[in-house]
Amino acid sequence: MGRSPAPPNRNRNENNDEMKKGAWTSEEDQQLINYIQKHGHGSWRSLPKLAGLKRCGKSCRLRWTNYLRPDIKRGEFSQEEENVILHLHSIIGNKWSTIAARLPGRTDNEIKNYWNTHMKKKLLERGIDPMTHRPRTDLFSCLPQLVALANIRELLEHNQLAQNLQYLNLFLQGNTGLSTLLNRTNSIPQIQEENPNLMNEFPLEVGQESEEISQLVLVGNSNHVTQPLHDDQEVSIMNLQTSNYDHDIVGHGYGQSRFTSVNSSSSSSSATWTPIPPLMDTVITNNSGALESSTTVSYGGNTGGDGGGSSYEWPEYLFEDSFLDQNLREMC
DNA sequence: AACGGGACCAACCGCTCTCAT
DNA sequence: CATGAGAGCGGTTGGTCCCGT
Repeated sequence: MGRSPAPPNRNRNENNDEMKKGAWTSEEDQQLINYIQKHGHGSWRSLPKLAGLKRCGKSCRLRWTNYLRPDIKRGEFSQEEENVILHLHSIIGNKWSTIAARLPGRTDNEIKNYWNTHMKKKLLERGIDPMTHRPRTDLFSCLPQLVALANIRELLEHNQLAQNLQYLNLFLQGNTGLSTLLNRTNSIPQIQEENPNLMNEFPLEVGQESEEISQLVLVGNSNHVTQPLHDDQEVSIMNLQTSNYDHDIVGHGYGQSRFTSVNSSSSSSSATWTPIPPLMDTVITNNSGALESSTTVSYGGNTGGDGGGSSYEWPEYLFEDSFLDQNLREMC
């Protein structure tokens, strides 16, 4: 028993000049299929010679396992398969073969390709880091929000408008997106009437230094606040893409969090932020009823629209308070 | 119709792992 | 235990197709 003697150089194929590369022809495929059906693949190294193929054993193995195997499943990935990939990837990362083992008929190569070309892109569009499965925290992804905050702060410094400060609080509290802020036209008294606890939760007083704006510490997300801004109130936003998104957040995990403000004489700006919103329209809703254990994120355009949108189910933990809280703290 | 750029995916490359000697 | 062959894995490449201009 034991292995056969090694070839002269394992890293160099002795028949390199005759070895064929590139796409497989249907004749080669048939040759490989016929041989394996008759004899099994046995030693991949010796298979090409025995099968009369001018390919290396490795190439034959890949061709068989990724394409010719009879149990290969072809076609679009189902929603369920996507969920499995997403879930497993969030746990084990780029272990494609392990993920493939949980998806009968799918190969590691196919899953890897699907991840890199479809799912990775979807996650990035959702503002989620595909490697960590957490909201992106890199500077680039935060840039629109940072610019917006800087502009708002500058406005407040120039005008010293207490109202604007309150609106900023509302905006941050609501995590509803800049476009919502821009569209508000109601008055502060009305906002206070509809949100009686607001002033208790936001101890900022009229006339306080704008520095405190940068000292806001986010504890979590909050209720969706939809009070519009006065028509004559204008906030400079500098062509932000963020004006395209509005979060409509419904359901568990949201609605109980709040902001607190921290009084500090520190000169360093430490404004913190909500989970980074996606760079395109996003609607987050719960699937009521049948899918209580999962949360669906619909994306890609208007709901009920042109079919360009699709639905996506995300790991439940992405929407749990503990998860959100942890990520928010990491952003601080 | 021609062209360019992006998306997709099969295949390759190089490294690591497993296991027999 | 050390060595090395064979197999497996994950990252990358390159060819093809599609779509917009």
